[in-house]
Amino acid sequence: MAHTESPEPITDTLRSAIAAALVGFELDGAPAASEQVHLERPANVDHGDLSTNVALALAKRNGRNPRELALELAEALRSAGIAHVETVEVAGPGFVNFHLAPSWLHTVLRTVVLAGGDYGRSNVGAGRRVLVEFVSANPTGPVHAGHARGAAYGDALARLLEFSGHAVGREFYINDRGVQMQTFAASLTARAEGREPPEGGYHGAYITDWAASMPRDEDPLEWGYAHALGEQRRVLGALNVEFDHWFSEREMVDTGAIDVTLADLRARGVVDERDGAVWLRSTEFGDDKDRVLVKSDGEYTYLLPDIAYHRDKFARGWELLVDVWGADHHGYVPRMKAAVEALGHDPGDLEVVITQLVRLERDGVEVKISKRSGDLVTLEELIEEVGPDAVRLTYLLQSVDSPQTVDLDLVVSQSNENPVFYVQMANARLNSINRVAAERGLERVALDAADLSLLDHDRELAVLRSLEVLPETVELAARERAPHKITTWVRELAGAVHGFYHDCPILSPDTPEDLRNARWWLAEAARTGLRVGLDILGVSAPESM
RNA sequence: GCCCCCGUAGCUCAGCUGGACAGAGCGUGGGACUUCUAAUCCCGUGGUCGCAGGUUCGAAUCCUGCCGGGGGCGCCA
Repeated sequence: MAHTESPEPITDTLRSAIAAALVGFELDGAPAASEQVHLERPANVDHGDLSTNVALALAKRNGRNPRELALELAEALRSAGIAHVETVEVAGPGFVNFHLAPSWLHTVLRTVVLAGGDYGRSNVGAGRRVLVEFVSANPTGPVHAGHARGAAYGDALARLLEFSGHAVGREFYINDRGVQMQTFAASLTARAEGREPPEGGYHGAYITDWAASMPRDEDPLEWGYAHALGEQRRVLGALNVEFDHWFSEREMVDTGAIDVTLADLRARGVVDERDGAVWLRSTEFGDDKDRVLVKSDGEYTYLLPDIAYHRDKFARGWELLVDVWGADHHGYVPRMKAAVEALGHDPGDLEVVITQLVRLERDGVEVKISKRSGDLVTLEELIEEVGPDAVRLTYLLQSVDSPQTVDLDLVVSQSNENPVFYVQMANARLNSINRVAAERGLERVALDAADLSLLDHDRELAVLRSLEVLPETVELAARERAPHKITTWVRELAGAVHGFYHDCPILSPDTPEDLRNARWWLAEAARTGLRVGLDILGVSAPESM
């Protein structure tokens, strides 16, 4: 059994076999390609390892009894003699269930080990150039616990898309123009002079701290800007988030990009002048009202530079723009999409992911995140207390569609309520096997020399089942822009690993050598799976804890 | 008033293009370490999937309407 090429996934084999079998039935609406055959993994083990509902789906429109059709299909599949398939049964209203021999999972093990860190990598993105813009916090203060959700999400999404064959860029848009900069500077100045910040200014304690370290001869706006930006870059870096490009709004003024954009819109005939202002007729592109681009006092609104920025992104060759915005900006989506379309692009080439708000609690009491009031939980504080891995994983536990409640006491407590330790522990245990083996002078035989057929323990198979599902999980997570699905998968794999570790000793003298080798390779495959999953999330896993 | 997100176990949340008795962690009750890390594992506890209709052979999942929570609807950013 010395073959080093990766075998075809069983799901592909089965889909092809089903599609082929269906050809003989001459059914209306039958899947034209094997990819269209619906396969699922029954929750109930009695229903087999894989199952298809094609008989149910096709019965009605063909005037057939679903169970009969299923029975005939099952018979055809039985006589086809598919590798690893032990039994083909019909159950319920017309499901065709496949019970597979453990050998199918042994091929999974081989596939994982051979692929290593590339297990689950795909080219579904076909090299599409995708620019992910995220965080983009104003340069008027530190990155706080609310921004961190977008930071963890955006970076994980970028990694996920890269792993799925996209050419990805990460960008941070700096709103370094506008009234908030003036307000920020005025607040710094006030604190530096021992006064209260002005009405509507920034009252956070950090303003006082920053003002204290601001040299007298510095321009507060420029110094504050540089300081805020430096802090943001530093803290995001500590979270393992690095941007390819920090894009300055100011630079667009300097380069004339904003005026060029306005001229472009004018040339496209989508701009009006009314009441002394310049308007984008965004209602023609699905917005619910037209939007002002240049105010009657001659100043740009925030919208125009944003449009210029998106125009620039496309001009730089990005094919798909993914913007990650907080829920408080969701009302802005239609006008941005309208603007993109007004510029002659497909509005579908701008995707805006809205991350719902993070609610922070301490002792069950909400902690407000407000830069202006000053009750601020900074990202830096969180990282200092638990480290970047726990912070990232915490934010990546759930869908960004859901409002998230983060209990700071739990995150900070390093208790086993924090899943990061559960996952890292699984990794540490696997690594300890290698470490202890090395101490004892034990060596593992080559993969092709290992008898993987010895792996038939439920715990062993559970690990392999989990690994088997990674490639499709990655594909789904990428398609849905949902990195939290990787988190869920990693937690499941870690659970399987702990069970395996507990019940299937590898280095014990009671474990026969053949079994030891097979399990050892299983541990290796599991280690690989954890590494791949955690890499996508940007979470590291120490070899020991 | 209009728009977006959410409403699943005591708590925090998963649940793929609708599938076969609804899952995890925490909490709670009880067990398991002379053996590769017990930050682990096992057993038990716990749910009218907000409510009401509809589509379907089949709905937590899709559609409609309510109810509840959050966030938006500026010549602010």
